[in-house]
Amino acid sequence: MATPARAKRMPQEERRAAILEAAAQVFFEQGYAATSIDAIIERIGGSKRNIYNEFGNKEGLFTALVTESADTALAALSVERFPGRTLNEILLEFGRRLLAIYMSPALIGVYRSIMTEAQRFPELAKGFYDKGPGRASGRLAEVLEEAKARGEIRIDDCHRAADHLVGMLRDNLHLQVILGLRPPPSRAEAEAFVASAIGIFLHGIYGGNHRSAPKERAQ
Amino acid sequence: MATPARAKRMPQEERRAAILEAAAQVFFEQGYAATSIDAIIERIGGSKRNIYNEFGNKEGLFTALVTESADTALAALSVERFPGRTLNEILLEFGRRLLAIYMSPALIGVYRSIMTEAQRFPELAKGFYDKGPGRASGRLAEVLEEAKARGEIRIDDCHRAADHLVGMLRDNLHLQVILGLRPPPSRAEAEAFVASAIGIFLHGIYGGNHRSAPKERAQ
DNA sequence: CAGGTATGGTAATGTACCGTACCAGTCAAG
DNA sequence: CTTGACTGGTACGGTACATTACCATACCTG
Repeated sequence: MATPARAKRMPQEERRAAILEAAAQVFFEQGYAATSIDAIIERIGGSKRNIYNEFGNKEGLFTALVTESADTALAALSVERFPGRTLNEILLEFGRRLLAIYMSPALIGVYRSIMTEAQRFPELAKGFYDKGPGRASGRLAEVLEEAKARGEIRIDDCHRAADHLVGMLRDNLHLQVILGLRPPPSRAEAEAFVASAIGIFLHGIYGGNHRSAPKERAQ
Repeated sequence: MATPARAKRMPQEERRAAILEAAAQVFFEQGYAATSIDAIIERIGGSKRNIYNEFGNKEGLFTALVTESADTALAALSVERFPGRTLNEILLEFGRRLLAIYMSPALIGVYRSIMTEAQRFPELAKGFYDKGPGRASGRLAEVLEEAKARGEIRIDDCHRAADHLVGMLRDNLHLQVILGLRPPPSRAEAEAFVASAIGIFLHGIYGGNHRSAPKERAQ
């Protein structure tokens, strides 16, 4: 609660969460350099000492915000298995989850800021990539390897194919949302989008009717 | 005075270019807010008056930099036709060009900064999208429409399919380069990457062997 | 060569902000 | 009630920066 009037004392954990929430709004909206500690404090009241006691300095607050936002949003990716009998169903479920994660406000915000700040916080960028797009691609590659072992699909490099699918799911749609050119897709839009991407990934635009030398050749 | 050689007077056009080049290095490396006019001037000598006379203020310099960088890098997309007899060849050529553009230092820099600054410069973000990914997708959609009219491919929504392909070509590779986690791909790597993406886009990972309800359905 | 204009170098002005210090009020324990 | 740790509010030191002002000098025009 952002009571401008004499904000009550808050327990440690609650205040930390409030700081992070306010920091997310400002950092992810304005960017790291353009964000002032005062602007964050204005949103929750209290003293700057709270921030400096809890996070040390501005960098500490930012890194904590990015890592925790990313960890929270991406937690769903790392743990669960993907149910579904056919590869088509598995990929559809995977796509739905990945798209939902990518379009979540938290991760959109992380994307917005990590791009510019990757130079200033290289380890943060690496951590984000490994836990996010990297892990997604890795998990997907495992699924594809299994299908390949079953002789279900024919691709040379499963990891590269996984990257391709992750890229398809990120797409111009994701870019438009990040740039603020359109709102995140509705559930129906997301479903149609995922179905379309998975359809092409599985069957190609030839739809299995045509044949012509694929020209695939790993470097 | 041991100045950098009392920077000689430069012609209007040359100095403007020098300012933009130096601005690109600093803005695209540090981001808009973290960049100081002094840091730009240090790289080329001269007086800050040059910048303020030519671009008005910091915002003017930044918008000029982004629009001109984007226009230059993206010019190749809008003019030329794509030679090639088969759809496969056309898409391969398209993919090579698009990847080369996306990986060019100028556009990598634009990506890095536009993400964070889209909130501050909405019209800049819109212009960038329309002239870049939007136009690429639009051009590609035309190609697909033609192929569809010839009965060569079977897809419902060519524009969405075009977005998917553009997304595949952007991919985790592009993200890694933006985040500074790896250098841009070599020519051979790029060629293999494009061939792989186009192969999947055309034939899918089933390779034309399997059939199962595509489930494609425009929203 | 004279006069004007634009430029290089630097200083000045006003503002914003990080990080810290201080003080008065608040909570919790004894 | 008293004590002490913590916190809200605010002010401060030091710095950096955007933008403007100033002056001496280089170039250009006549």
